Amino acid sequence: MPGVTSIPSRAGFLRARNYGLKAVSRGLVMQAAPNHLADWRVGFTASKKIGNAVTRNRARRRLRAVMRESLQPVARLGLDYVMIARYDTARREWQHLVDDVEKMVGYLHRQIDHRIDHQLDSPHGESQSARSARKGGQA
RNA sequence: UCAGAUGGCUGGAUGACCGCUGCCACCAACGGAGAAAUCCGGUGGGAGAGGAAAGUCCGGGCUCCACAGGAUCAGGAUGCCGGGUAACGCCCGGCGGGGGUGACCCCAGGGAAAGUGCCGCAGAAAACAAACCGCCCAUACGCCCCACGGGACGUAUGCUGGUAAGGGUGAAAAGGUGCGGUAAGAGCGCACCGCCAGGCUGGUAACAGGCUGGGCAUGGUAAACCCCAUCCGGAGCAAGACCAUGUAGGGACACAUGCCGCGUGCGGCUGGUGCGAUCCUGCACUGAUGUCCGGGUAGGUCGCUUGAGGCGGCUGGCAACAGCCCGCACUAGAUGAAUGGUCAUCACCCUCUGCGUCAUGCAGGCGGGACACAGAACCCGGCUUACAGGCCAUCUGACAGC
RNA sequence: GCGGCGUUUGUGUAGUGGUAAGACCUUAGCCUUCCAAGCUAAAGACGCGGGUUCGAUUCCCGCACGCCGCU
Repeated sequence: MPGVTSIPSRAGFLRARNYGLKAVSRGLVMQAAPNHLADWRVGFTASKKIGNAVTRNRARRRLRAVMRESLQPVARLGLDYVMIARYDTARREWQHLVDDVEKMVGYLHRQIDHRIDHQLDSPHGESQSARSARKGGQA
C-alpha cells in the first residue's frame, strides 16, 4: 500500500516478538521494535483462534483502517509495528478500538525512549540508527 | 382455510466521508529516473467473492515424469436395464423391492445348485439333517372295568419300531393355507399361492403376463474371502517454464565400467536405466545406486484467466440433454494475500407498550441486533455438508362454502 | 492452496462381527500410633449421524475434531 510499508516476511514478525515490547488492550495486541531502516513498517496478524476466514479478514481490515487513522500520523521512522487481532477485534465498537490504539502507541513510544536512553549508558552502543531515526520521525 | 409433497428463484437497499487491487486513457500542468522510448508517482474513467467460493469425496482439462503398444500378475474402483455426457461413483427415464391414506419418498439392487469360512447364547437339532417333550404301533408286567369278544391307565423293552402334525428355542428350524388321507403322520394325494425347468406373447433391455411340466430339490451372510463383467500409469500450479544472483549450472568416495571401428572422443553392438511387478516390441538416454560435503531459502516474470462458459429464442427428445444460427450482455485475478472501514436512513428480526380479533393483526418506541451460512488462490463438471428470512409454480389429504 | 494419518474410562495403551482387557489415577475398607507401600472392593470409555447384518467398538458411507508433511 502506498505511503505505508508492510513487513514482508515471517522473520520481521519474529524479530518484533523477540524484542519483547508489547502493549495489550481488549481489542488488540501491539508490538514494536527497531528495524535499522530509514522507514517505518507495519504488519498484521490474525490467527485461527479468533474465528473463520470471514472473521479473520474482517479483523485484519479493521486493523488496517485503524492503523491509517491513528498510527500513520504519529509513526516513527526506524520502527516495526505488529498489530495482532484478538477475539474482540472484529466485534468491538469502532471508537473504543481507536482509543485503544492511541493509548498503546503512546505507551510503546515511551518504552522505546526508555530503552534507548538506557542502552546509551551501557558499553554496547548498538542503537545508533534507532536513535537517529527517532529524531527524524518526530518531524 | 389448515396440514403436507416436489421443483425452482432470491441471498438486504440508498447516500456521505476516507481507502485497496488490476485494466484503459491522459501526462496539457506538477515531482523523480533516463539521451530517448518509457517507467514510478499523479489525474480521469470503468471493473472488483459464492450458492455453496467450504469439505477435498469423485470425474476431467492443463503441466511434468521422454513417449507408445501388447501379454500375464498384483492393487483399486464400480455393479438391475436403457439413455445423456469430455468423463464420472453424476444426471434422466424405466424395472424390481420396501414405506406412506395420498402427492411422493427410500434402496451398493450382479453371482450363494465354482469353492472356502462364519452363523455366539438358547435350542433335540444351525445344514449330506436329526429326534428332547410328544403322537402312534408291537411285546411283557402291574392294576382296574367287563355284556368274556375285549378295553382303559401306568411302567419297561424295541438288533436304528414308525412319525415330523403339536410344544418349546431362536434372527433363521428344510415351502405356506385348507380339504382329504392315515395306526399316528407326512406333497402321501388334491385346490390356491410360492418355487424350479422349458417353450410362447409383449418390450431394445431389466422385466411383465400367460401356458405346459415337476411334488419341491436350492437356509442366511459376498458393506466375509471370493467369482464374473467393465474401467483405471504416477504426481500435482508449492505442477512447470524463463530471467537475475551466486565460490557452482555442483564436488568427493564406494560398487560397476564388455566388444568393435577409427579421426582418441565420437559412432555402432551389447549391457544398464526408464510409467506398481515381470516379459516382449518399438523408442529415448548414457550412466545408475548409496554415503558424505557444499550453495540458496524476503528473488522477479510467465503459467493467470474467455470458458466442454452464461442468458433468451427456435428445432429434436417424456426427460437428462443435443443441434442451430439468431440475438444479448459480457467475463475478480490477489500473492503477509486486494474486493473494504466508519456513519446515517429505510427494510428485516427480536423485545416492550397500547388497541382489536375465534385466529392471522394494526399503531407506536431517542429500545436491542457478530444483521443467515460463509471469503476466490490454475480452471471446469458433479457430490456432500452449512444456511436467517422471503418469493413462485405444480400436486396431495382433510374440512367448509357455491 | 495441496497431499497424508488418526479418534477406545481422568491419562497413556490392548482388542476384536456376539462378554470391551489390563496399568497408573480416584473413592471406600483392611493393615499401621500416623503416612507411604501392600491387600481387597467399587466407579469410570468405543467422537457424532445413517446404512449392511439376527447382532457393529469392529464392515461401508457422510460429518466433526485433532495431528503431520510440502522448495
